[in-house]
Amino acid sequence: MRIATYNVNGVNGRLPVLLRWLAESAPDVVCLQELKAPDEKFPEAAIRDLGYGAIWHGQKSWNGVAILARGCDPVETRRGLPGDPDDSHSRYIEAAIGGVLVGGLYLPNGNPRPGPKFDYKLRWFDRLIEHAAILIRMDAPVVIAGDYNVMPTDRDVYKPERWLDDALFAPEVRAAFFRMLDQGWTDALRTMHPDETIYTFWDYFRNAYSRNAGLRIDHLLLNAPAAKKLRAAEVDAHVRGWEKTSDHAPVWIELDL
DNA sequence: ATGCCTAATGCAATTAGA
Repeated sequence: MRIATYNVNGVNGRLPVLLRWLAESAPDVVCLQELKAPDEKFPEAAIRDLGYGAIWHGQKSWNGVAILARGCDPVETRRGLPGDPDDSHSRYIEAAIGGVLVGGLYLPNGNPRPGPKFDYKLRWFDRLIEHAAILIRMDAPVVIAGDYNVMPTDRDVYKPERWLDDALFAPEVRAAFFRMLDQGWTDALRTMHPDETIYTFWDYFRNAYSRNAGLRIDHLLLNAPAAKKLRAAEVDAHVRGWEKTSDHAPVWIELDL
């Protein structure tokens, strides 16, 4: 089973790119982030025409997450993280697909730091870790995939010294990521490529993609039953070179189930 | 230190992204 995560940066503005990538790579499961569209504007028909069932949690203008499954409908198990009934952002959705539990997330950016947005990011991360503590114990394979908006180590940033005060690289945020890993999660991409410079995002500014001035912020975290079945983890970086593309590239893993 | 670029909203210029 191939499971991908892709921050599309606008699911309607990006529809031709998304459909092209789906047709080309035919992943079994896809977590999408930054739909930037309300529920009623999710392009369900176009996605279904390619053979994908879908669930989504949209929001006007910002955020929004979805899970696609090739040849079946994801069985939704949760939308939104527990722990804050007043949280109005659409940033988490979860479903069971073919015996695997898949969580799709869009963690808050958190800039500027310090400030209320940064505080929200830390609170959201705490709620994720609380929920992940339950998921890590499941006997079934679990994958929590998405845009975590954190570069875990220096190796994941083209120029670490420029990012030290940024909300994506702040010590508190990196610490939260490692607190989550310490529950027993496996960072799939880094595990399969321990020494490589490997990025999932390149800024639209300053020809970042052609200079390979990138960040690794999109992650797939696996519980032990999933990690045991991990066979591959890659970035479809060429998609970042397409016309009218997202600033993120799709990232995927192969599980031998 | 800021803008660079891009999307959404809504029709100009602002907000947000990372």
